[in-house]
Amino acid sequence: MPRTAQFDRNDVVTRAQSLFWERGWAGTSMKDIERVLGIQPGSFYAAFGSKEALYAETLDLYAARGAARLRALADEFGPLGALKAHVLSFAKRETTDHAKVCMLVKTLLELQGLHEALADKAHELLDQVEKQFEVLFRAAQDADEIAAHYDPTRLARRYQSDLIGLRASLERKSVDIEALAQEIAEELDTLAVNHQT
Amino acid sequence: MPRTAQFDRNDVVTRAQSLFWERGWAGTSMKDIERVLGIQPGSFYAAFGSKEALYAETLDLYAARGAARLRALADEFGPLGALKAHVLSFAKRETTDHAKVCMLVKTLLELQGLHEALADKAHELLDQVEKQFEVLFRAAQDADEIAAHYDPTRLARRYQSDLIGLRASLERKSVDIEALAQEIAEELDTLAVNHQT
DNA sequence: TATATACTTGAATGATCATTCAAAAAAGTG
DNA sequence: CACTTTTTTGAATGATCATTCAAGTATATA
Repeated sequence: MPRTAQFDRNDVVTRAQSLFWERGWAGTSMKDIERVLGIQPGSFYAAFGSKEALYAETLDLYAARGAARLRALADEFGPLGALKAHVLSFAKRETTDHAKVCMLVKTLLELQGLHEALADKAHELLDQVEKQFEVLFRAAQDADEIAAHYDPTRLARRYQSDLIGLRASLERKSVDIEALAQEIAEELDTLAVNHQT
Repeated sequence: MPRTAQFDRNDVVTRAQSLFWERGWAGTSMKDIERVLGIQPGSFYAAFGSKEALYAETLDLYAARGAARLRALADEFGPLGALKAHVLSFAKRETTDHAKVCMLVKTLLELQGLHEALADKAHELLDQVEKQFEVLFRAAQDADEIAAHYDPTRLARRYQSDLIGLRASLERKSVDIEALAQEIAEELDTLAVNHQT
């Protein structure tokens, strides 16, 4: 009986995610959203409820895609190889769609203290990402790729911090991102069982 | 002949800097500024010209204070000691006024693509900071504190990235910042002339 | 083909945004 | 004490903000 929706929700959320990622929460107006998504106010609010609800949905999408990408790398290269490949995947400016500052970090920095609901969501998702890193470090130990005496929790914390620094540096001009990524990736080799300096 | 100004400009800019640092560009309204600085629109625009001009002034103040703090550390601890102390100075949440994400990075992430003038200013100041790091690394080499074969430009770039990651992590709950800072600081020891793993 | 049930349109809403400006107030100088 | 110069006050401005809603439109089923 009903009239069917005119747009593909997945496609719309994906485009919204790019928009929010690039321009931030305050930098993206409802007018921007209407223009880029090709949806008018009434339809938008019927479908998504609010700007906040859409933003939350894009955060989930962002995190899910990141997790999937990392899982794919683990399948292809094994745990340590995936961690290295993941770092290097941010090395090329412009070429990859994800080679920008982490959207979760950007959200945290903008909305902490201003919009607790969205900031808390970013917190949770960042913690989940770190858990995934920790699992990979542990798997790398089980596979004897890195020495057993390291604490996977510490390694994941440091890896996350390094990645945040690297990806924030992507927003800077005048930084040789490839060299920086290479350096961080190589440091993972020093964790190997039989590494010598 | 003239009436004298009612407020101390230095004090006002300092308070504005804290405000912008904490709440960001879009998150700080003129009403916030009027309330916190105790100045009304007419006075404000007579004294500062625009919200943008005040923000630019706070960026300069922020950078100048950061540079001064690092110089003081160098006087006290020498080049390598300063670089280590600088990292560790961010270890304690809340206790130090500067223990937050770098204001220049936060500015860059928020305003890149939205407000090029301010974003470019943040770029420039970040480059200056990195130069200061580079000078310290070079001095550390001259003082035989770190091995001569390292490239100070590379070291400064990596150090800056590490610091950005560390300081962004200060905004996260559930991260042991002291442990992270300790780890990054200790890594500087591995650059020593006679270091062994 | 009629009807029920959604979705879409787009003007209107009231809040808040940064900024302006004319009038009032203050203070150093003659 | 008067005059000149500057600062301060605060209401007004017009733009833009997210959101609402009544009216119109399309479609799947009966």
